[in-house]
Amino acid sequence: MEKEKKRYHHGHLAESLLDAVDELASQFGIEAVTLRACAKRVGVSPASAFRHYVDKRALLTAFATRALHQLAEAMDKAGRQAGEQGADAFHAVAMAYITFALDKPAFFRAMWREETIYARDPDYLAAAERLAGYLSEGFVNTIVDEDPHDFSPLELLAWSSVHGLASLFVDGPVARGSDRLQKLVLADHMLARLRPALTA
Amino acid sequence: MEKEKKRYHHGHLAESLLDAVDELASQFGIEAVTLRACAKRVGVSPASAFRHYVDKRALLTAFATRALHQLAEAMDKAGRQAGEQGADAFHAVAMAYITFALDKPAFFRAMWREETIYARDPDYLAAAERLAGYLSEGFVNTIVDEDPHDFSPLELLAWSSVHGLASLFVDGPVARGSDRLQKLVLADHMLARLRPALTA
DNA sequence: ATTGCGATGTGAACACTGTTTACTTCTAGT
DNA sequence: ACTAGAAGTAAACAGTGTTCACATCGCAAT
Repeated sequence: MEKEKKRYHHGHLAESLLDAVDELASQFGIEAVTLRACAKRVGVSPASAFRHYVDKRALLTAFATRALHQLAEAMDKAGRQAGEQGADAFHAVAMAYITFALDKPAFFRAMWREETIYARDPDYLAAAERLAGYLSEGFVNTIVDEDPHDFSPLELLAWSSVHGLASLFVDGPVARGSDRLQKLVLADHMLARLRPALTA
Repeated sequence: MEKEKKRYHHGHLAESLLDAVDELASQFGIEAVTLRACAKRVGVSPASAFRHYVDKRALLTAFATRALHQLAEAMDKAGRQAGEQGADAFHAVAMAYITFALDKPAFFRAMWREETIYARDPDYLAAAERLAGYLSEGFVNTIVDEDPHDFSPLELLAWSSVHGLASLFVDGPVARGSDRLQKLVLADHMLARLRPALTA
């Protein structure tokens, strides 16, 4: 709520640019996120962005990383909540994953576009691994935790089906006519079918 | 092998442009596919593309559709082959899906980028549905085939896990260091874990 | 307080993109 | 042989990411 006077130095430009990407992506999709539009939104010249990000791609990488952490946060919360209530933790985490994809499709897309981000960026990689961790958390009892880079077939099945459904909802021909709730119900049913495979 | 003299009218420009997209995407990724580069590769002026496609997006849609059909072809072949040999049809079809994604990552990406194609295009939609058909073909006995627009939870589980793994391979942090064969083995193991859920 | 320096923001330019326009060239059907 | 229209072109336009010389500021050392 602070009324910021326009001063020559912005102060938090790096962060503010991420916010701009956030807003533009939410409203108009990732494809509409342009460096110049972000700069204008922040009230700054286009060139200034390059003082904080070497590239447009670097900016998008930072944004993807941030989105990964938001998703991880949601999954963590859902997992803990389920744990406290004695509910199915994996189910909760998976639903959080899918819900995020449905509510923030542009973010979900941005996270996984290797060609538009620097996928080798350490921060990005760390965030992605954190994510994978939360997903396998659901059946941590049945699985021996190995090298986090190595996914067991069961972990892979869990992540793949959840990620796959989210992807098909966001960028595929599945349930295109259905609304949010219907899709969530569909997800719930799919997870129910997955369950026996996870506990076998 | 025909030595084509340069004539004013190209003759098969629409198709040739698709070939150009194919080559550019294969070599440099989807992000590098530019209308002008395609035109130059075909030996034609940039503007000529607009006689055949209303948009760059329309061109990419046509390309995505073509890629979908290529994948469908591979799946069909794999499925029939497995059927003849009494092998597991679903496994064969699923492996074909994943193999395609591994071998033609740029194509796989192009197929599912709703923001860069016209996802409502009837040809595109038809191709996508054909695909879904082949995937559920594997356990067609256990499932009552309903409205093709409606996916049963079991079909969804099947497609999601296969599509999800392919996506994670292509655009995710899974098995990044591994080579093609290792990934295929990983896929095989995952499918083995999925099996009980499909036959339950 | 003044200075000066490094960090941060700017304006103008560059090459490149998709797209439109008025125009040319050729093909196909009479 | 003629011609309507399909197919290709050159030149221009606005918009993109990016660079570079320059302007402005915050801050630490004097």
